[in-house]
Amino acid sequence: MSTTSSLELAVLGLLKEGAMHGYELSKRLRFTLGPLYTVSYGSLYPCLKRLGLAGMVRERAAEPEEVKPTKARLRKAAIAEPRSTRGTTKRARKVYEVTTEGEAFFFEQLEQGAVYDTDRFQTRFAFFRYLPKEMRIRLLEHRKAYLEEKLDDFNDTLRATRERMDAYSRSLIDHSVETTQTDIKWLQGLIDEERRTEADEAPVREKTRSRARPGVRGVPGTEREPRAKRGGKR
Amino acid sequence: MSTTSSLELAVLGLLKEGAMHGYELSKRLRFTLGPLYTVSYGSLYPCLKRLGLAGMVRERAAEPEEVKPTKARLRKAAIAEPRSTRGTTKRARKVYEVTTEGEAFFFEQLEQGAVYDTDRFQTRFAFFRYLPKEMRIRLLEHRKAYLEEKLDDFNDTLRATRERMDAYSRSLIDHSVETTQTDIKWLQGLIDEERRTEADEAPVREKTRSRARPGVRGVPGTEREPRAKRGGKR
DNA sequence: GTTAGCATGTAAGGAGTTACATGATTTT
DNA sequence: AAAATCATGTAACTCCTTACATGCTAAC
Repeated sequence: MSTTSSLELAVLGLLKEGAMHGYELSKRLRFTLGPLYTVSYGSLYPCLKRLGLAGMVRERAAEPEEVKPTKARLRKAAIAEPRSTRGTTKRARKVYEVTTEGEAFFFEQLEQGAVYDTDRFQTRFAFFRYLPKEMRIRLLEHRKAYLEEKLDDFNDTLRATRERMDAYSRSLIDHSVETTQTDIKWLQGLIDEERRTEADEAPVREKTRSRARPGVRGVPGTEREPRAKRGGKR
Repeated sequence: MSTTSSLELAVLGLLKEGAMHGYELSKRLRFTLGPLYTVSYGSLYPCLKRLGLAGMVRERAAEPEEVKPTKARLRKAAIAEPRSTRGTTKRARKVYEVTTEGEAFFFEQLEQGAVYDTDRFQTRFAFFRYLPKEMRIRLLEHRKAYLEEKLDDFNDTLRATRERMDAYSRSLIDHSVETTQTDIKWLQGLIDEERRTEADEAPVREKTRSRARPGVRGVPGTEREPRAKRGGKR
């Protein structure tokens, strides 16, 4: 397993937060990677299978308590009906969890900045909290430089051919240029924010420090920050 | 040949403007469909082959005058060196031109509004001048409605899960929302512009008032479109 | 005389999609 | 009892990519 698709990376990243089954995963994916992203099951299940074969995830039968506690299930539980016929169903729920190898692989892949591909960049970005600040800044700068280069290329051509272009084509390209500029501004804002909080953490004279670092939500113990080489290079 | 990829449509559309060879086509594609879109030759040549087999394009050997007039070629021509050994080269330049069937197919496909897929929509948009105004407006409105729906969906979820979300994930989604809003504004601007020029072109004076036939032509309203692909690279 | 750009292709494969097929559970 | 939603998968296909292979033409 030498390359990772965005989907594989995202699956590993989400599974790291806790075991879950495919259906749940597909819903979570929609809300981690952005509004217009959906995965079909015809894509997700084969992906889980692949990751399983590669030893990145482990699958097991869902324990009763891992079944989503809907209202009706809670009601049943209150009646204390014993779980009896469970386990012999033909098509049992499965939960997937990431293995040690899978986790190592996830970090490894996360660091390989895929800066020339929107999908891959965004997928990595969604898991930025697992990267040290220096790496985050590097990837952001790199992505920004790439977009700026693209923009330049295009403005050159636009200057040369603008007059001869069809109005709709021109509008399309103008809009793309605008979108790219917005992206660049977004990236610059993120870079500034990273540097600003860096300054907070290694203050020269500030008093209000020790702000929570962005995105480092309390994630429980099993997790190590990769290459936690002390963010303050100054 | 029942479906068209964006590439096939774009190739037919460009070839309609005049015969050209593959290499030229690949360059033009970059500047018709937007800054971040490129086609590899491994994609383009098989596409031309497919279109050829389907009778949509015809290929023939390039005439000397269709060879791009570079500076050196012009110099040679000035010296009046006769083209002699031409025509026996192993790998001759080919120029492709669209057939009557290809042109009919192009228009047919252009009208099938692909509103849920950014790629397909933009490709169609680049050739909007070939569609009647009413169709343009309909497609623009349809696309806009789709994006607005997506936006609503997402804002709902955002309200529900915003607090629990990772800061990077949130930033990603906020940015996507912003981008989508920009897209919607762009579309609205285009719609306004279409309507404005409509008023200019068709002042209320009499003429043929028989324009009361809604949806008589092949109405694309019932289209069942495939899932939107993730927008990488373009 | 070699590098850079023009020009045409093929083979293998990646990363998804749609359509289908099945079944369990919950809500109405 | 029916409908909705949860849940898991497979088969066939699409559309594109990378890497390779070839050769011509212009420019330095």
